[in-house]
Amino acid sequence: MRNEVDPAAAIAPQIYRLLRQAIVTLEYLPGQRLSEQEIGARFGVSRQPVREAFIKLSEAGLVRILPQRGTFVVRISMRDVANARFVREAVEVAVATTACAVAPPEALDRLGELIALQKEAAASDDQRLFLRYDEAFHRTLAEAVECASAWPFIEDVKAQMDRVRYLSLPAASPMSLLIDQHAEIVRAIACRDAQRAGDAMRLHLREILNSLPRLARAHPELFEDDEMPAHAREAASATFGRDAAPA
Amino acid sequence: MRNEVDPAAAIAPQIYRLLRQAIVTLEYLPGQRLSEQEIGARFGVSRQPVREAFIKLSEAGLVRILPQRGTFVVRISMRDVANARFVREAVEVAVATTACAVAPPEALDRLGELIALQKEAAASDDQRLFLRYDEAFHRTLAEAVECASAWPFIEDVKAQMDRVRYLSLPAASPMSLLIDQHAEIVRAIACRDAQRAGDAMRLHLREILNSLPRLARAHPELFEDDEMPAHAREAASATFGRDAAPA
DNA sequence: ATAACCATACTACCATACCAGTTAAGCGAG
DNA sequence: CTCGCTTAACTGGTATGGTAGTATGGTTAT
Repeated sequence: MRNEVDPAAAIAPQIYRLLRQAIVTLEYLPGQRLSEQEIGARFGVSRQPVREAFIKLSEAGLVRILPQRGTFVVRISMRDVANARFVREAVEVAVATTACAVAPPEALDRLGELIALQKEAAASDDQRLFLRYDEAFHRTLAEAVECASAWPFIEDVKAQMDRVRYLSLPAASPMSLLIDQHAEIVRAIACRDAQRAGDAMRLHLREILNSLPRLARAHPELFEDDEMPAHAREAASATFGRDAAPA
Repeated sequence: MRNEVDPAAAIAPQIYRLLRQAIVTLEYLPGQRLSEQEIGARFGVSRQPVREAFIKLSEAGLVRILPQRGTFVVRISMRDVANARFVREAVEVAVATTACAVAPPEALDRLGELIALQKEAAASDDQRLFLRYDEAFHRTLAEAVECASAWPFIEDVKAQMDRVRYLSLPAASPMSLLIDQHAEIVRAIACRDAQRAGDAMRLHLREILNSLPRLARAHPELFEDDEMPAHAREAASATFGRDAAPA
């Protein structure tokens, strides 16, 4: 987060980006207090744009603003992560199935390129780059069905999941598995097989359900003391069997 | 919009609510300029909370902020409405199908009550109340699958559709049709028939595709000069036949 | 008459000042 | 020593001031 802000551009969105990145990468840990004053001083800006960034972070569910008390990074809530995942699955499965009907061939080519780039990133073990291409893949797919204006919406929802994703990076991340899943999605769309494309996307986006309980047990200090809602348990057992995610 | 703000509570969210309502009900027309100064003076508050409300409105896609120029109510974009509808259909169909697996019986009772209230509103021809209960129905359903924390997202997406909905109110609004569709959704969930519940919700949320092109032709001054994306044309023809929404 | 220019009156954005409410430490009474 | 009150040092929310950039209308030069 050493990046400086560009005073020529709008400052508030830059602060938001930087803080979001810092929270998602666990540079700022749950429970940590974020001071408007301190953040503003660090970047050489006033409290006002920092405050606007805080508001956006709170809408994304990454911080909690307590008036006259402080702004704090929230603990990871399995409930919130599961709900965000639910929404994302709903939207992206719809994107995948719709892509079978309307996606132009050029879009499939671009998706193929992104998978190739992702393989390179995996080969050189560059996890940050890997995640960047992962995000680009999903965004490109959304654009392919002319849902570009819906992407910011997905991006907001993704914030909850990204922190978990980053937390799972140091572990043996099955990057090749995710790449295979991306490839399967593209193949299904190329075949114009809506059912298969939707199923592939659904399976892909349910991976996190497998690792989430294990991560929560491994890092209890980072997690809220709550449980996954019924729909998440339902989805997990339907996808990975009744005894999903053992320790 | 004569409601005064409560100075004891946070002002910015109140301003947002009031302005959003004014835009959705077409009290503020597309193209109209919103002045921080003027809005602030009208409600007896300073420019700062008004500015924060503007930012949220711009994120909801209801206004466009042009730095150093002004903030303007955007014209209704068929593309944006269709994309918002796409996202909402995806999420709420998933909610409906999931409800079949996890919704408790009490939730179904509450949904039934809301339908009864909606019938009363329709009988007394109170369209504002009708829309209130309509929103309550969908929110309650989301809560029934423990997706309460996902509702704010749906609410943001809904803003685009609400303006169209309000525009269609003066016309012969088939309130009874919408009530029947709600009832069918509840019946399907009560039967734990996920396929049927999803289909019912899908049909319900696609009604707007039928009226949108007609409204755009009837009120060209309110609409952006754009077209529905491919996924919306696909959905309309799949649901209402190839010649959907004639003049 | 027309086109270029400049002064003016806006705008949004950022910085600063002020306010009310919360917290916590320190002091004094029991 | 312990408990309770006071008070000072925070917080976020709001109000206000300053700055740079944009539209506009009148003026001047062509």
